[in-house]
Amino acid sequence: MPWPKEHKHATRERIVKAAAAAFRERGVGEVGVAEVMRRADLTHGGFYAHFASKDELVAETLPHAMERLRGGASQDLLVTAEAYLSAPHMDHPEVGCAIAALGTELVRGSRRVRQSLAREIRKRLHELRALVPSASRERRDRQTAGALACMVGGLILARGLKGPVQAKFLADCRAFLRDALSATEKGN
Amino acid sequence: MPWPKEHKHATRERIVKAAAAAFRERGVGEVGVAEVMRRADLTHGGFYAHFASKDELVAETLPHAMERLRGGASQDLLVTAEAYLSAPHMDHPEVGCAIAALGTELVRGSRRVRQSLAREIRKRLHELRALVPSASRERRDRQTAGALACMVGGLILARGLKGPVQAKFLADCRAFLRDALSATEKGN
DNA sequence: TGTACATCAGTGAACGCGCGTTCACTGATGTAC
DNA sequence: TGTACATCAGTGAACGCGCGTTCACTGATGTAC
Repeated sequence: MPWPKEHKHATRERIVKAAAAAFRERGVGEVGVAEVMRRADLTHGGFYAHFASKDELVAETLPHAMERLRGGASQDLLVTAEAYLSAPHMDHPEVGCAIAALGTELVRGSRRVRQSLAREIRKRLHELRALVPSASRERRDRQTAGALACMVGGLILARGLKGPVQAKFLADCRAFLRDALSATEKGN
Repeated sequence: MPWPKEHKHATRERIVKAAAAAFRERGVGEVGVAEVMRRADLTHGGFYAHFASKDELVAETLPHAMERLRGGASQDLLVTAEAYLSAPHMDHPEVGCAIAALGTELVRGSRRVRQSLAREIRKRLHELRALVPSASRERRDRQTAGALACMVGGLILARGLKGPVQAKFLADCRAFLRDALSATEKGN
C-alpha cells in the first residue's frame, strides 16, 4: 500500500467536515460538490473517489453535523435547551444543529438521506430523554418530544425574524420551556 | 384595454396558487419556473410578464401559502395547535404551513424573501396571541412563542421520522402543549 | 350590425451558466531488491 | 544505502442536463367607425 493507510480516511473526513459546515451555512441545494471540495482544499474531480454521489455525502454528513451541538453534554434538559435556544446558536448555523439548519430540505431528500435524518432525530430524542428527571414513562416522552420540538421550531423561527424581536422570541421560548419543564406533574 | 381587466390578475393568482402548492410539496429549490407554469396551465416563457424573477414569486407566494392553515380559524390556542400537529397536516405539506414546509430554505433566501418570512411569522404570532386567555403580557408572549415553536418544530420533526413513531411523536407534542398551556400561572 | 385595427397576454425557441458526474492522466508514496 | 517499480489519491478538462431568464412572435380580445 503506497500511501499511509489512514491517509484516505483522513481526507474523506476532511470532506465531510467541510460539507457539514457548508451545507448548514448555505443549504444542501445551494452548495455544490465543487464548493465542498474547494473548502477541503481539493479539486472537485476527486470527490467520486470518496463518495458514490452527492446524496451519499449528505447522508453521511448528517451524523457528523449532529455530533456535538453547542452547549456540549449537559446533565440538565433545561440547560441544554437554553444553550440551544441562544443567540450564538441562532447566529452560527454552520456549527449548530443540522435539523434546525436543513430540516425542511432533508425531509424531502432521498431515501438514504431520510433514513439518516430519522435515525438522528431518534438518537437526539434518546439523548434528551436521559436528561428528564424520573417521572412516568408517558410524561418523559411528552417532555422530551415537546422540548425538542420547541428547540428546533424556536431556532428556525428566530432565524426567520429580524432585529430585536429575534432575541425577544428566543427568550420567550426559553421561558416557556422553563415553565413547562418545571411544572409539577398533573392528572393523567 | 383589449382584455377583460381582471384577466391578468386572475392568471397571476393562478400562478401564485400553483407555486404555493408546488413549493410546499417539493421545495423552492427543487421546483423550477417551468414546472410552476405547467401546473398553472401556461408556458414557462410567459412567467416574466407577471413576475420580475423567481425570487419575487417566492416572496409573494409565502403570504398566500400562510393564508388559511388547516383547522381554520379556531378560537382556542390548544385546538389550533392540535389541528396543526395532526396526521393530515403532517401528510399534506402542499396545503399546510409554509414555514414548516420551507422554513430552513426561506431563512437563507434573498432580502425580499426573508422580509416576507419575518412578516408572516410576526403575523402568525399576533394571530395566536389573540387566542391566549387573558394573563400577564409576559405570560401571553411566552405561551404564544412556545406554542408556535413547538408546532413548527414538532411538524418538521414528525415529517423527518418514519412509521409508527411519527404518530407517537405528534401525540407527545400535543400532550406536551396541553400540559404546558393549561398549567396554572406560576411565580414571576 | 359588421369590419379593420391596436393592444398585449401568452407562446416557444433560444441564451449562458453552473450543476453532478466521468475519465484519462499525473505524480507522491511505500516496497522490493 | 540506493534505485526501479507498482499503486492509487488526487487532478483538471469535459460531458449532458436543467435551470432562470430573454425575446421575437402570435393570436384572442375590446374598441372605433
